[in-house]
Amino acid sequence: MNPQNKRKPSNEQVSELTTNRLSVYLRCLNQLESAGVNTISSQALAEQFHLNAAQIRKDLAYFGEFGVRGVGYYVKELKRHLRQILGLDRKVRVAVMGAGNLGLALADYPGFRREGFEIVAMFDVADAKIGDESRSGVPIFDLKELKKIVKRDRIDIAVIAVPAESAQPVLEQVVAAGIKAVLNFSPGTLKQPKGVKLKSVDLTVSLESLSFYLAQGIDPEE
Amino acid sequence: MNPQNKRKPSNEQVSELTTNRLSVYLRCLNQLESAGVNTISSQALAEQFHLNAAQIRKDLAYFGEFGVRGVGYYVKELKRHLRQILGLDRKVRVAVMGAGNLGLALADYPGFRREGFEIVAMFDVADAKIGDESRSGVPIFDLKELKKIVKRDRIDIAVIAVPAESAQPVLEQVVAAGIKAVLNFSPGTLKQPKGVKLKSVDLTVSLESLSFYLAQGIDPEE
DNA sequence: TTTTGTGAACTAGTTCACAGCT
DNA sequence: AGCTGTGAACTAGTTCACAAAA
Repeated sequence: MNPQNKRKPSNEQVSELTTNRLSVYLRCLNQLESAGVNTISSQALAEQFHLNAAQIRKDLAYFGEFGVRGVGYYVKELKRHLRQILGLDRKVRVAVMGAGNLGLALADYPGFRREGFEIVAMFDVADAKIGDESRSGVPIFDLKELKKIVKRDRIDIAVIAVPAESAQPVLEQVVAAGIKAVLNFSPGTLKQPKGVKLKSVDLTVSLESLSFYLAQGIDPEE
Repeated sequence: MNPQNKRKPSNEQVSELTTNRLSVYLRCLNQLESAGVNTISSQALAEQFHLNAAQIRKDLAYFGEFGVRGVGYYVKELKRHLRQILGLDRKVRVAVMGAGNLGLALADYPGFRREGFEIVAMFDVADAKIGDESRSGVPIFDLKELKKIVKRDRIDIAVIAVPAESAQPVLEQVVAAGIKAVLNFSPGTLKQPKGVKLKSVDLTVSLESLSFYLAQGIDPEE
């Protein structure tokens, strides 16, 4: 009905599972575009990438009527819509907190740069690291300069890759500096600051979940 | 009723959300133990770590009757049970596929070692890297030796940290080498091999999900 | 009295199945 | 004919609320 300015009904909350899938769809479309495909049905998309057709349609329909009945979706057009929905139609600036092994690896991670993200700064407290830069040239600043650099470089997202015990204070400094979205790699529970989106990737939990599978899966019975 | 040999009813499937939480509970218990706490109620545990008391009880009750009514759970005892359920009562051996920035960072990640995991090998195809080792001393082998080393070192879990385009073939080699649990960091959809537990952490999807929040959250209306 | 373990109620998320558009 | 968009049906996951145990 309302053609494609449907948008999020503003108060209603989109599930994280849905937004994660939008991101997956975008990547699929990138591949299809490279392969020279112009148009794709939810059915074909689902088969090719092991997804569910009804779910694709429902996810997309939530944001507008992007498809054409009898045809499917125009790859380029849908890609444009998804990029806009995901906020990737502008540069998104990212800072990495912690210039340790993991922080440096994340700062140089090629996957981030590809889709419009720009890693503009790293922060650490170790004098030896400050002033230095990552292999790909991301400068390492003193954590004390956080507020200033966040303002200056208009940083949108912070990635936390500091030791567990510093995670909570660093999160608080990041929030105090005005950052509204945080991706945390430190293990352990962080207090969810309000008005801020906090997403955590817990490597230990992931590995232990696999270990559980092995422990349970092996013996048929005993 | 059935005291604590309840175990998983063998056919029934434990949700991944549950196993992830078990891992979180274990970490909480570690902290409590260090703090010298002997006994904890689901209520107190929930409050202290921002969890839900009913959910804690339900998760635990699924594996046995670990609590004592009127008292709560004995920290040491519950910890022991959780470690056993998660298969952490023995050493779990891990290999990292790909000795790039991310692979090296993961191989040296201190969080893995802490809870019984042992990173025993890395694999790569670049001659320059083979024979070398990570900062903390994890040796880098030729990918061709995978099968041999997996057997020799009885490797349980593989972590995939190779470029996106190699992820699928590497996964297949890992599975062919007899590994039954894989943690994948490469972006993109992988074919789920059967009989193998595959868990993916997609850094790009995580960041894009945050970008979505920023894109939607900002303008009150327009 | 305190707190577990658990059915029942509820909430969220997925899939089905089909009306309606092209 | 083909495929979307979507209500309805279903499935999974969470929270409530209370009987039973210590």
